[in-house]
Amino acid sequence: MLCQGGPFSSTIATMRYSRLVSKTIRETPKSVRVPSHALLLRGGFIRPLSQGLFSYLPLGTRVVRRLKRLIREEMIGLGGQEVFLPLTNPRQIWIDSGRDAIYGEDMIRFEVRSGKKLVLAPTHEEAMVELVKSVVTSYRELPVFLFQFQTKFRNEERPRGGLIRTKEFVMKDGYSFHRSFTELNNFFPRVFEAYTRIFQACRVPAVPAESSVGMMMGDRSYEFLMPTEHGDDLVIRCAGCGYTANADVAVGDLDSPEEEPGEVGRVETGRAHTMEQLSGELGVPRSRLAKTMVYSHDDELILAVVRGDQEVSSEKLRALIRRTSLQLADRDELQFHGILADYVSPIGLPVDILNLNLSVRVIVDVVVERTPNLTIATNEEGVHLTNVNHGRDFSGEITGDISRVLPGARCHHCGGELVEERVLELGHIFRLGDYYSRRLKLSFADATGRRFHPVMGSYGLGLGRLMAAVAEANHDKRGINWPPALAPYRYFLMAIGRSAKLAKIAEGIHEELGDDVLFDDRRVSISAKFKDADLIGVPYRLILSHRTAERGEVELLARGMRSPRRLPIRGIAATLGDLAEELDGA
RNA sequence: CGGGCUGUAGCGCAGGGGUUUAGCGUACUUGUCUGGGGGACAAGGGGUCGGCGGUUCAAAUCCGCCCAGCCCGACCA
Repeated sequence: MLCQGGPFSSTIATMRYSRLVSKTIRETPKSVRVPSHALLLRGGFIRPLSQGLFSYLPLGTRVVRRLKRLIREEMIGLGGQEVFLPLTNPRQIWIDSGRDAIYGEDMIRFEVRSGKKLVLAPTHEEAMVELVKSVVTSYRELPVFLFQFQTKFRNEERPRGGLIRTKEFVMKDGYSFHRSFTELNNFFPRVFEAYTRIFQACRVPAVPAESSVGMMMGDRSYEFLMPTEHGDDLVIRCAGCGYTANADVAVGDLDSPEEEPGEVGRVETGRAHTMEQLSGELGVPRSRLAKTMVYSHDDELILAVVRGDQEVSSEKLRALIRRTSLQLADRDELQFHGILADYVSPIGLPVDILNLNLSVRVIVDVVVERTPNLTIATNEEGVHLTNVNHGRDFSGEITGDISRVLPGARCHHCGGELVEERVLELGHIFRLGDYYSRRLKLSFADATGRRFHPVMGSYGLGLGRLMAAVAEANHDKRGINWPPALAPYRYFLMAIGRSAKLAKIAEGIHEELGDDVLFDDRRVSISAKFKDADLIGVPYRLILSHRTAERGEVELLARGMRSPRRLPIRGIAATLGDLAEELDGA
């Protein structure tokens, strides 16, 4: 017992505002730009500790708890079992999976006293495989689906927007292990549906999109995205058929002119350094120019040729040539290899680079292949060639779709117009295949005695960011309008006036409703209570006044609703329980 | 990592060409009155003026360095 009779003595889970560790803020700090950030801060849900690091106050913690409950139910519905893995991982498993080399500075590496090398895990595929290795011993135990709520640390270059991008965040991450691709493919859509239900319950308009797998490996992934100008991802969408894909991997169609190939010519191109300058100088549209971007990967140089009005998608290029990471070469690197950055081209490559212990690969975009009579550089300063045609004048080792879809392209599926849209990534689900189980040596003997590596899926969902998205999608000028499933408290109870009689009635209601109610017992004006109730975003307000109390009634007012509803004080908990469905359905 | 902007009370801001006690609104404390949308009056408390160093008899103010926060950008040859 902490103390007797003091503020800590209550044994019932109730909360009076005067005891709540929280503070609403009337003015938005000027450094705050994003609405969800402003509202969560002003409502007393979070406080910054440092750049990209936030503490959750009691109200914020309660919202997170509800989010977890909602997500947990869905995961259990999928047959998931909750586990809890360490935040830190031995670096060795990351080296074994090959991702230590791929993850850059986003992953914090450090040593503990014994000299052992650890990392702060930015995600948990490796550790999860290790766990499964140690407990699952037979293929007959598969499939297995494990999930956890665990902190991730990613040393983000630039945290921003409050909870939208933080260095440290809690994620629900799930991992499934299957006997076959077929089994994974049967499971995958069920996760997809569970995610859809979660976002619906959160009243967040999330749209699924095809995405790039990035550093996660695997062959296919889907993101769940919420359109918002405060997001930091881009998708390409088709208004016609609804096609949606991350801009890194989106596909689209582009017109190319029909022309007979002309005779190759040579033009002086002075000081033009960019496609735009070149286009201006020559009076040729950018779509009739070609440019070459140089990527490096170990001891390979990759020359990616796209049309002058296009940009290389390093994601598409990476996938096409099956490399795990790909870096655009910087100018120093080009200089080192004797390449003129502004005039790099698959044509006229310097002989000495071809002789080096370096493999030089030329990858050509399909649009370049189709576009006749292009103007292209030739590794010679100030000179370009005209009427260059792929196949006749140069060719690549591989031809494929390696350019980004830019606004103006047409939908590959319906011919509609493709547009760019800014979005916030809320969840990401991956079909991983056997990359991790193979690398980390997780295998079982199947029914025929043959060893196989389980096929994996992984499923992420960021809680803080989801909370921000809910606030972003459900607010007005007054504050957040929490969906009842997530609200920190379901009822906000207040009495008008200070009479002892009303106070006593309020206490009674307070105890009867228990943990569902936040009782505003402060001696502040009624209007201040209204404002705070709005800002915090409690869905339902219970108002006691002399007028109604005399008749044994209390007013119920849903957030944003004009006229109150009168309910008998006697048996209020039961009455509200009966009304729940009707109220929440609105 | 590069560029820009900003640091004065919890928050929002003023002062800033060098001068004695650094101010306003709000928030906070106490009291009285009030009470259906941040109420009124009165009395209070709270500051190493981001940090360090320099110039000076004297620095929030001038100079230098550093730090922090926010915003933008990060290579398309």
